[in-house]
Amino acid sequence: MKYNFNEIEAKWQKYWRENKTFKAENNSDKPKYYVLDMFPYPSGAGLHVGHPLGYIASDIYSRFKRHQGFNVLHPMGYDSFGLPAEQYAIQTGQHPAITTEANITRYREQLDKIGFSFDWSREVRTSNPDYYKWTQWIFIQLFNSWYNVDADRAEDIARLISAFEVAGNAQVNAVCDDDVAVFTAAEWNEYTWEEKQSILLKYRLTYLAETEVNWCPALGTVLANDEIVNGVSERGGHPVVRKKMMQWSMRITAYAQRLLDGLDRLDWPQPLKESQTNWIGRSKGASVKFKIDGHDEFIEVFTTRPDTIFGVTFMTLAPELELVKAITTAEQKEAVESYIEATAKRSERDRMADVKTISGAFTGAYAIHPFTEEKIPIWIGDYVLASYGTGAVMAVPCGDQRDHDFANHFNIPIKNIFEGVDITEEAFADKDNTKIANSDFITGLGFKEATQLVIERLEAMGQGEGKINYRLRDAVFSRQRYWGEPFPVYYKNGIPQMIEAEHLPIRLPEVEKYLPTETGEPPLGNANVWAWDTDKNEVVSNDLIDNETVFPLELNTMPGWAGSSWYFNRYMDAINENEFASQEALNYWKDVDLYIGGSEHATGHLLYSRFWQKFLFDRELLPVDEYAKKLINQGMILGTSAFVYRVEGENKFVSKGLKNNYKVQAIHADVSFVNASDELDVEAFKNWRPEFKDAEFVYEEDKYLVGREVEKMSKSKYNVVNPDDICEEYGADTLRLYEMFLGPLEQAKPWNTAGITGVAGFLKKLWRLYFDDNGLVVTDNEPSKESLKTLHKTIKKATEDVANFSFNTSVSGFMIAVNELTAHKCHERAILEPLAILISPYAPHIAEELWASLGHAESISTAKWPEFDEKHLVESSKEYPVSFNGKMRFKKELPLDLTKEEIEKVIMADERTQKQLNGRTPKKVIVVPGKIINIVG
RNA sequence: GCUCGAGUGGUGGAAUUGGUAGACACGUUGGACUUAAAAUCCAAUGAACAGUAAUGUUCGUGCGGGUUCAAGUCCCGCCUCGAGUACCA
Repeated sequence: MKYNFNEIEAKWQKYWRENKTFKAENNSDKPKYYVLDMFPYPSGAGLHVGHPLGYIASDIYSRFKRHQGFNVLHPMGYDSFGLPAEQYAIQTGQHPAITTEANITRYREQLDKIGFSFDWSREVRTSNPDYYKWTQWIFIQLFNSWYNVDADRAEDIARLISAFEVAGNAQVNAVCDDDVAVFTAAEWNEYTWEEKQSILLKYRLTYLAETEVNWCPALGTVLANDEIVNGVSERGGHPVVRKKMMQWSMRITAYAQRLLDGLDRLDWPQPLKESQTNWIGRSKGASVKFKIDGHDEFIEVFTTRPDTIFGVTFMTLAPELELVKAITTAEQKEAVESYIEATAKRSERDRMADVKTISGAFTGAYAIHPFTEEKIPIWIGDYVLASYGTGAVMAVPCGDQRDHDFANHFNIPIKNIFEGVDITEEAFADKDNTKIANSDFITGLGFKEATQLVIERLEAMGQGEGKINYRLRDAVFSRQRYWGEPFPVYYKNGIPQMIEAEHLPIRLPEVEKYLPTETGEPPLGNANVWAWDTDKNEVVSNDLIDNETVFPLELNTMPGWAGSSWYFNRYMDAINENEFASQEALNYWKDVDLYIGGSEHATGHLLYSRFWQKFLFDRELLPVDEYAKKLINQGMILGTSAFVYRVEGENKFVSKGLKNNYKVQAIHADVSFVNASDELDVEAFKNWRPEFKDAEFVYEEDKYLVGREVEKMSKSKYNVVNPDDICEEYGADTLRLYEMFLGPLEQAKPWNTAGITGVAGFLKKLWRLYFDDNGLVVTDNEPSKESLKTLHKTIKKATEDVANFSFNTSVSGFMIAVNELTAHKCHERAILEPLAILISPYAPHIAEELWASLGHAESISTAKWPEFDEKHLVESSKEYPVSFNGKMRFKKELPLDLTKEEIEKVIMADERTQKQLNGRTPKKVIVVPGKIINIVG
């Protein structure tokens, strides 16, 4: 019987579907295990061989855990809101929902062909109203919460309101906007409803605020940083300006410290944890208030070096700061204004790219040094960022290189406050070797003591305090797009109001155009039926807006990360209509045991989702505050592009080896035209495009050879390899094994089908242990000692390798096992039955077929994992490598029960030893029993 | 610039606590089967030198040092590539 993979794979995929083999139960006596993949965005291009790499690894792990007796949750779904579908809608008018549906269907077909053990009954799609209903619901929970710093957790906003009613806000320790005024209980109770609402908005965990965005007037839309190239829009090349817009933000900064602390408890890759740590960017220092000469305002700065306060010779403010206009003197007005204007025109990219140019302007105003009371000039400069800290720095040119450069450029004095350090050429920033000089009460002290003392004095004066600052900023949550979750928000006198949870979901309205409106409003501004009727509790026509009972709805939609920030919890109870997930399900599954995905999500999805998890935990909606115990990053699979060489100005192509004789252009050829030896199928290439039809080809040794280069796998580079084609030609089991065999899971690696025949051959060889041309050849005979040894060696290796996620080495292990068993002519059931189980997580279709052929009626998927027995591996002798001065010269088989002395005696007596020594007497003989013998001398 | 990761045959890669470098696979070469090809099977295959050969010697894990009986593995100093990040006060 031949191994017919197409037939076998179709058969078992059908079986699994019909028998719901991989459906996970929410009640089970078995221990739970939750294996999660980062869900994909269903793009129009379909899957290529790079996508399934992580899915194959997680599938192997899931299947392994099932063999070990776990109740495994292994779900899949789609992050189905997103820009490409919207872009396509703008171009074609096709509703994004239709495009998305078609893409999902294609993804599903492709995924099914690879034989994944997903529980599809739990599929989620972020663009499905049954799902985004709960995304909207979580948004409402965030709106109705504030962060109590004393309790270090989020609490119901109602508690904050009662606190205000009783004692005002002076005693409240909350994370909130900076500009909250102090009020008493009496004042609070006197405020109008609107006043109360606008104060509460400064405390809510999601809030409206003016945020700077990249606005492109010509496109009428906001652009992401990577949609801007050289200060103009990538599409169309229109100018982009920075503009303030009222947008929803998430108060993620309230969780900065907990997000940082939580990392210690997570088994995540170190580089990923580090990038989150850097992103959060905690720094310890002090905030210092400087009085401004002749003004009532203060300049508040954050500094990590309070010990250098006597080295301050100027202040620098970010040009965007409101304060700048207020303090600028008449003489400096013109210079300052033109500088501010120039800065506004420069995009953040420009400012970033151009670090060398030093620019700034003097405001004419002076700050007063808190200790010396000296007058310090106040400058503005675009090296100070409005969005970090307070947007102001106390400039210490002797201790900070940027301040040093700025001072030199504008001839501002530099004061040296370090003992024994020359600062004429560059600043001295070494905290550890600092000894402060010329600094009044801290002269002679080191960094630590001086810092401590300065903070104490500032606190006593009411002009500063110790402070911890974070780089992390609150996350903007509004998008001026169509294809995203609508906010459950309407506006009453400009005050945002949440729609009651029972009326969710608020469905995306139909629009005629997916572009922004002519007045520059987001696409939802095109909807005619987009108003909220507070009597009927439904979405009604805009004509009915009276601002009495019918109000306009929010026009922005939520960003891509909204739906992906909690989907892993939804999988636990995916079709619950009454809750985002039941407490029973949440308490049973609790968290993800293994999460596999790309490292590109390190500071986006993986940070936001931890934030939401902690928030929902605080509000007692979830049992744990970190959702993924272990995370693994899979490496990218790269494409191997193929190039042909066209002689410039001619329709003539020369083979790779001849290209240096001509002036040629390299042109991408589709990799499907090229075989494993880099030979081009010239006919196929000619038929590819009309302009190649009559091309001339110059061969070397009767062949046309292409050049190869490793690049990112992409449609535009014609190096995409489709998994369907591989499944068709070699089978899904071969694809799965080969993707694992390519190398370590975490490493990036080029895709090259050259080696796939080796894996395909392995499966054929495996099959032949069970079948010959006439049928099953498995016997119930006693297996040989050698075969038992092979089996148990393989059990050990397979079990260890899966535990270490070293799937490439386990595949080699299987190859070795099959090679050995073939050599032993092994056909015994006692060997072949456990072998099928070992291989089943990797090549599940063939394993099911072999299992069924051995007479089992049940699927192999829950068969018990074979147990390793040491006794089959016990050896009585060892072939010792014998080294001379560390170089292995020969081997000698010796019994393992010999003592060191006995081994030495036998080895010294060996004639090969004497030959090596050539008459010399060894200085030393090292014997490590069971390992090695080394003779020195 | 900073942070992290990685450099091993023609190729993908393996190597436990420092203990036989190159497992496994591809490719290549030779052979068997075949009218032929494909498929399959068998053998050889890090490099250099010597030898008809068995075999032997030397070199060899990015580079230069060091520790050790023994280093791909540990330590010090570099180089190259990749990823992330960026005027963070």
